Amino acid sequence: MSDASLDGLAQALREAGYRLTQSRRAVWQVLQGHSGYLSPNEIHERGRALHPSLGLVTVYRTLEMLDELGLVRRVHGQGNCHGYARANSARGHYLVCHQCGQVAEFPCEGMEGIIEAVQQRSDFIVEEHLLELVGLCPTCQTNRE
Amino acid sequence: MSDASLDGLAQALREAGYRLTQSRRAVWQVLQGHSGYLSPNEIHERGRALHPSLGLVTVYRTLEMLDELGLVRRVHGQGNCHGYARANSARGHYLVCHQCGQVAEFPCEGMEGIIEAVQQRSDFIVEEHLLELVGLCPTCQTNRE
DNA sequence: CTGCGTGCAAAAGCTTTGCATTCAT
DNA sequence: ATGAATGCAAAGCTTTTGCACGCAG
Repeated sequence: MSDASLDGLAQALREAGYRLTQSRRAVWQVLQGHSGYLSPNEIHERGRALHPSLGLVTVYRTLEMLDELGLVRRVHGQGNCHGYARANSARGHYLVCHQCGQVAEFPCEGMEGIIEAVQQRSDFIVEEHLLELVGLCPTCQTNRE
Repeated sequence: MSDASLDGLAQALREAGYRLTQSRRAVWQVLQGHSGYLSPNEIHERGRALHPSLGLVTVYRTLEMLDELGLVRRVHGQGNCHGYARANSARGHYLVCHQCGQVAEFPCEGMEGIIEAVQQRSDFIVEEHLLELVGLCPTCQTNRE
């Protein structure tokens, strides 16, 4: 099922001159198989199911590398920082459910206009942006009492 | 100079049932006198200039409290998380200079439309949003070679 | 006076570093 | 075969907790 995405990982690593190891494969698969963001610790725990000797240190190093390559994205929850989620097509735009932690990315439309306007007024040069919408996902809307 | 803002602090604390202490005053003034975001550690160091016996623990506790009251805002830098900046009129909209760390808030316009559209398509209920534009402030544009 | 708020010390987490060994190429 | 990558142990930070004392109201 995730064979296609694994191929993608393999290729991206090769192009960047990195090796495809069991550890990196495990970290990758954990994030592929989860639609929310996970802390390094959670990734470690889940990764051990796939590759029992996986060390937490390697998780940190792998996440840093995958982030550099843009294959994974750092997400800032309101309480606990430092979560990671897989990166999709959209960049820097997340919907975060504050109940279950699920993260969805969505394509940005209309951001260009806002950024343009802000640049005009502030004289800042804007290079990147992060838009995080926090709320309740459909499932959690149903399951709450 | 910052007497007006100090009055504001005093009033906000009183209304919430908190006491106005030397420590809280110091943390507050540090953030008032700085247009960027500072880590708890930096706030501690600067605060000691105003109130030498200020402890780091108290800085943490005070920041948490001020954040609850909405008098201060948590900002997520790309590298180091957990910076704090004073809160202005705008909420959740920052311009961050990645060179000098300066943070400016700006009023949001056009966000409502984007949020509306995303809610429609995703069935999420959006309760809060965080928009961070990262770039270069006017000063750093000039001073770079 | 009263008890909220403080500072210290220490504990608890989280993240990084050093190094010998393992494994992908 | 060869050196990049790993895992372990330990160091380094950041953040939280417990407690007796001090200060705001």
